Amino acid sequence: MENLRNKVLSYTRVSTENLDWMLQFYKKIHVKKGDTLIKPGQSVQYFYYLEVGCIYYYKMEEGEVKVLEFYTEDIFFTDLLAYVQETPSSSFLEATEDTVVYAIKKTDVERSFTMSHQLERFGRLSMQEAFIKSFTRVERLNNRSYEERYLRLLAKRPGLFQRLPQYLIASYLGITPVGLSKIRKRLVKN
Amino acid sequence: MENLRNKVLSYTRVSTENLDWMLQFYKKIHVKKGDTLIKPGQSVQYFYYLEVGCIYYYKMEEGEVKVLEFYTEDIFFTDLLAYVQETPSSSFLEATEDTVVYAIKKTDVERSFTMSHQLERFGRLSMQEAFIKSFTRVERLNNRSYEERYLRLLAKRPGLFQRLPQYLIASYLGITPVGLSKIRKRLVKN
DNA sequence: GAATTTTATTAAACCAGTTTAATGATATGG
DNA sequence: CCATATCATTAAACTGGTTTAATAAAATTC
Repeated sequence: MENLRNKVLSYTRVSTENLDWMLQFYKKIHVKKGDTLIKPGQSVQYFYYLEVGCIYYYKMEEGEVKVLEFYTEDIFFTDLLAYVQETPSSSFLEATEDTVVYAIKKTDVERSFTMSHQLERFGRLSMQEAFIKSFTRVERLNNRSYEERYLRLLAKRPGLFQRLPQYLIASYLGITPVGLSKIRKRLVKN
Repeated sequence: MENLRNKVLSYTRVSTENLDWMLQFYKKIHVKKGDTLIKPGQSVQYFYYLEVGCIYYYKMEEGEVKVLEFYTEDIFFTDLLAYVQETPSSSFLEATEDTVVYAIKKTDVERSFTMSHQLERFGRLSMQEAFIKSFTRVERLNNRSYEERYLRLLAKRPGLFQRLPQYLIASYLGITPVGLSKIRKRLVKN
């Protein structure tokens, strides 16, 4: 759990006692390639930390996969919308490769936050980080061309292109595989 | 300050004592139509509550206005990216009409959060709300056509169409005024 | 390692937006 | 109330995507 411990401490100072108290609730889970943590209709009871592997967060709409996010090493994630609103999920959280996560029940998260002001602050700051990521993405989606978005992803998360099929990346970028292929062709020509 | 007080309490229980302690820091500001709270290059020291009026959050890029958000009655806002990261703003916060806001310094926000676990929780939950809004927007931007986005905005925030020029709404939707005009024409024909 | 399935590319027709420019309508200020 | 500036619509040419379908390449399975 050392990675998880350090991850929490990267947000704010938390005493060993309080941190250990929260960490005791986490359970290690091995998720095989193709297995899901969440499917549409299920309630989202857990908050996850991804240690190794890759989980993609997607919806099925009119028979098409719509990728919303890829989660990789050293990141907190869940279907945060369904988790906080306590509504049934409308998405999948599925492993694109064999993956190891730590899971904590929402009730135990809330006990931890109530028990410790420091942990509550960690909760605030991790939510703040989630907001910043989402908001910078809104800016890009509204103002950048598909080509710019592709180039940015290539620069910021080059590892994704090694471990994921191109049609999932196309979906994440909001275009078809054909469209992405055309963009790539256009780029090599220049 | 009653509206502001009730807004805070809508997130979580806060004792009168703690809430009053934070509220003392807020200053009322009258922002005239066309005036700005924030311009590019400035640091963002304040967190705002909008009581009446409308503020739009936008960038100038290649001489074009790119609207990111409209803030209206009973909402918390600021240039949250620059505020939390303590980097110079790259955006404007400008009144589209005469507007009344309450402003609190970041240092006073942090004093309040440190002083009271309840206020820290309010901070977490308001950040959570900001995240949810942003994330549902990402979903729409990635998966919905411009026509769908226009219709959704019309349904969810019809008041905006009364108080804002159409070219700002077009910018918010990520299209040109000409494009929006064509969408509207197509819709009335059906 | 051959057969099968999955993934990526290409081509052609198409479509929903853009750009530019002109015109029409609406607000605004002197 | 007129003059001016601002905003919305329309048209025409264009563009960067989509869709469909065929083919090629790569990965998987037996």
